[in-house]
Amino acid sequence: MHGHDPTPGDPAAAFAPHDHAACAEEALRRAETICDAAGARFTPVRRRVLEVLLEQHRAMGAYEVLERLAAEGFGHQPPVAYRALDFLTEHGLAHRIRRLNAFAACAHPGEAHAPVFLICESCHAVAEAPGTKVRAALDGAAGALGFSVAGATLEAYGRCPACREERP
Amino acid sequence: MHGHDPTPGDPAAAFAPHDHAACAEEALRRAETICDAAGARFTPVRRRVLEVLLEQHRAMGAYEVLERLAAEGFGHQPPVAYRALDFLTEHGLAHRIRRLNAFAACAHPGEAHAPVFLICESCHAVAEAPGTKVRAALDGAAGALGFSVAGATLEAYGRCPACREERP
DNA sequence: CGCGTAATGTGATACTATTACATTCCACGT
DNA sequence: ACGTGGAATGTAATAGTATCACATTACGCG
Repeated sequence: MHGHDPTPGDPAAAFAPHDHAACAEEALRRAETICDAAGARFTPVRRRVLEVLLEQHRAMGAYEVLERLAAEGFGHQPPVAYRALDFLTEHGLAHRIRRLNAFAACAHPGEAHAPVFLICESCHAVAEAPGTKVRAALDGAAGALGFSVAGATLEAYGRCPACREERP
Repeated sequence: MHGHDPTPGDPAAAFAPHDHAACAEEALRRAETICDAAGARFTPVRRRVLEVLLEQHRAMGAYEVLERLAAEGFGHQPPVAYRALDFLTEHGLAHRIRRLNAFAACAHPGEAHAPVFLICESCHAVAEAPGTKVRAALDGAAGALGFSVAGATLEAYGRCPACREERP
């Protein structure tokens, strides 16, 4: 294994210790509100997928999510997971982490944000950092070439504070 | 098809018309120098893969590259392509574009650079923009959370100048 | 020339994602 | 209440991406 053992909700607690149960509940409540406002249905599969993602501050592969769903009586085929994950992603409730071919619950659903993702190579935690400045710099660099940015993938990999302390 | 037909080396010429043959030759010459300096062997497969990537300013999937290799008498199995692509990537001669699960020749091999990739959704050209400022902003955002950045994936998708002009 | 390591080739397999189509569910108007 | 239409779910099949394990060949070097 890695440096330390991730208890549920741990993986470096996305870099800051916090009441994880509360953090997850809060996210679920917001999800309801957001879907409501968008006239979208927060169905059992969708909710369950978000709950599963919220259990830990790390990214999960679609098939990992699917296993959980299957074990709980939902469908067993990939589209079941992918559809729910797509829904969550489209509504800003989860993010796709391209570097990992995986998905993570959004840490700040509802709040407009241009997140950059910080992926710890050691404990595999994934955190969202405010990316406004990064995005501005990106728009600048692109604009200089006459390129108009519609969206971006901004992901950093490295070591989170907890893992740096452990083996500096 | 798309807005315009990509002639070899075209895809928006990575956003600026230029003598593509010269651009590719230059890159190959630099590759030799770089491998030499690193004590790495620029073998026939590796060279050929780089040549293929250099033909166009866009990203190619590993299997697309593999087809070319196979047709020319190299091996027919995926590792043949992946190994060469990994080699080129490790030596800074090519880049992996995660959003496309594909690879593109490096536009500025040798020059230390923190590239951000600009991916045109319309003509599929891929250009490298100078990412020093983006990277600085990223380091700042990460540092504020105590995260040390080892590397980053910085990719923007949108529309390149040529495609914007065509259908504004 | 012979040794050891790196590079290549091959087959099998794992992992990620999508297409196509059947069925069920639910909001809505009547 | 009832039927209807679109959304959501379920399933099967398949496409696309990537890696592992192992045999063989090529090459630098003593």
